[in-house]
Amino acid sequence: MSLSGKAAGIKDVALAAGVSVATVSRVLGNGPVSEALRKRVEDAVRATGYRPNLSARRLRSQHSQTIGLVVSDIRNPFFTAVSRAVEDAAYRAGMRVILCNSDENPEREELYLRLMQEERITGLIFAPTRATLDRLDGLDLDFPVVLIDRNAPATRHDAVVLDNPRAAAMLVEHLHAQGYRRIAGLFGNTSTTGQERHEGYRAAMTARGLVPAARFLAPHADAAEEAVVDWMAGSDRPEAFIVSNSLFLMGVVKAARRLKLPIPDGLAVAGFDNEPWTELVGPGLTVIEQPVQDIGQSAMTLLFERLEAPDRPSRRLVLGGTCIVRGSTAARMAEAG
Amino acid sequence: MSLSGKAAGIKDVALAAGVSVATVSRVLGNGPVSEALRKRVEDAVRATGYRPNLSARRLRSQHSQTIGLVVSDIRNPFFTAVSRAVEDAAYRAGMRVILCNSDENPEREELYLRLMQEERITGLIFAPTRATLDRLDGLDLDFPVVLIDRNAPATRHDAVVLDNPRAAAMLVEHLHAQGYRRIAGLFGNTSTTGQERHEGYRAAMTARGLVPAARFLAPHADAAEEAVVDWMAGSDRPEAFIVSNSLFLMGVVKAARRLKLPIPDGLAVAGFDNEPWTELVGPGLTVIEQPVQDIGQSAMTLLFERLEAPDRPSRRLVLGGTCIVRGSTAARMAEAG
DNA sequence: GCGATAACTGAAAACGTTTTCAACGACTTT
DNA sequence: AAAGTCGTTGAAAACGTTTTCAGTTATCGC
Repeated sequence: MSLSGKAAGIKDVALAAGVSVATVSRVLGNGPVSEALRKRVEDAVRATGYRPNLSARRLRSQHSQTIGLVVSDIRNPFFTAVSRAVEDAAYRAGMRVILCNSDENPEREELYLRLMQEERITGLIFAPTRATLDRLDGLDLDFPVVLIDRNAPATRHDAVVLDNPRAAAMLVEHLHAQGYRRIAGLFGNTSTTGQERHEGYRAAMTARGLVPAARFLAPHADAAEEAVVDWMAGSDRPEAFIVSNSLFLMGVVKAARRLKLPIPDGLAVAGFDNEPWTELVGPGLTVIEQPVQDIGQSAMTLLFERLEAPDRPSRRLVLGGTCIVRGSTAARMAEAG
Repeated sequence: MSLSGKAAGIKDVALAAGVSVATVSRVLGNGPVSEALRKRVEDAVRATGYRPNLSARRLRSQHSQTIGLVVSDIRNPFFTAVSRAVEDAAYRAGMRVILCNSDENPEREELYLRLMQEERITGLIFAPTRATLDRLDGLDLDFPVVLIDRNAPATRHDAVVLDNPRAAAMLVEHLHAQGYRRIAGLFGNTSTTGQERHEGYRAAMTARGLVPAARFLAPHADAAEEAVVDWMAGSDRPEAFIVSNSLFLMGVVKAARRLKLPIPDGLAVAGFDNEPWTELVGPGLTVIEQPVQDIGQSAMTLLFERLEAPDRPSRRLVLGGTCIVRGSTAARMAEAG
């Protein structure tokens, strides 16, 4: 197309169309332009192969058209799915996404928050660690924040989260109905999510006259595997485990295999996140399915609404999970003795 | 910190430090500044809570410090892992990443390529569809491109790919050694990856006097499941399947379950991508592990080297895969008859 | 027909930086 | 002591757009 050495700028287009740069800009941003000129300009744009410079546009217009997304690790399938939903919604709205992985590290979160300021992002979607969550209300950021997955009971920011206590309770309920009584729990120790799920678990257990027994672990499959092996070596062997995320789910399955305990007869298990493979391992794993798509989309919606009405009181969107029942929690066999 | 209504600009810092904006800029970009002034400026930066405006910086300096990453779908675990590696390397080098999901759709690829131009990205890491790959050499983009996962035999762009033919051959070899003879193949029909793996499969089969039997499918688990069910209903039932990606792996496992064929005795299977769950389903699935971390990092390295030496001839980095042997390809039992 | 209004257009300012350029003072060299 | 040289500094230009502001022309109401 262009034979000139340098890429065409808006000036070149203006020259080619015989109009002012202002008119070209108006055509591009659909301002008021006569049909005749609009046509001429559009032709000139094609002829020159002009591509607007987004940095310049952003600088002048003071609209970055960019939203930030900070999660702990994109490789966590939950965040993978949410990210995808967020990005789709963003691109659909003509915005770009800057994705950052914090690795559950508050220092990196701080670093990235600073980056977001420098990018002058329009808004942030954020799954913070507990440490940062505590500081968050104090920080004065010049963009709205929507929390996802994790949130504080009272924060000035909008949030969209799963109904974690309810979801954990559903698992307890289900296991109880299936005849399980000694139900142990493994929960993540870095996020509020783990806490909330534990709380739901604890409440549901005691409500049924069962005694809760929980451990809090770093979010790794290995940690869960070791915990289970260790636990099953003791005298208070649980009949079933409720676990807080899919990494722990893997850990439990590995432990069961190592201990040669069949699922569910030797050890029942239920957890969170309906990933495709949970259907395939063993007799299928019972899980709570999170509405990941919905979470991502809703986060964007909340963000846009907040941008339109900055002073409206903060909102908390609590979405329900679905309990997908599979073989890993099949009815408990009568026990001898 | 700042009590003023507006965020501090470089002017405010200059004013607070009693120096010119040029000096502030030099302190930030570590140009030549006396120690005394440098100190004054740094204090002023802290005092004002100054955050540079990256859009302005990019516009003036003509360095976007941004690299583009276009993959088919971030939810494909292979791309998830590669993305993470790319982003880590990028942030380490002080660059940002713009991630786009093409969904194997050439139109979206074109859209995103245009976007990349407008962002004036420094370079692109790209896993294109076959259609776009064909056009790619013709396009004149004003940034270097590093292809990942897929590539054309002869392209002017750098690339880092798995040794796909070899990897597929390894699977054939392994299955053959385990006593399997009727080995069918399922390959993706949208990428060159599928083609290359098929080629390796075909060659390895014929080299052993076996007859290859392959089908090409859209990259969905369902497609694979149907294909297997259909295939096993016919007269030429394979003893084993080699599949081109992890989605197909799921499809095969589901089909086996549906047909009540035990793995591996009723149906052996081996595939690509050593995802955590492949260890857990059935007797464990034999897979080729791709060096995902290495692929992402190498892509960035190739990109940087290209930026330093734009005229060096293009390079193709071919990485080897590792065959992880698991129960899904255990030695074939002697067959009656 | 004539002033008021509306619709369009262009010149120039603005966005917040980096970079160029010239100037300055303090040394060193001759 | 004059002439370079070096390291530091500030004024102003530049980056490529959008936006303001002030026209200009055409249209309308009377």
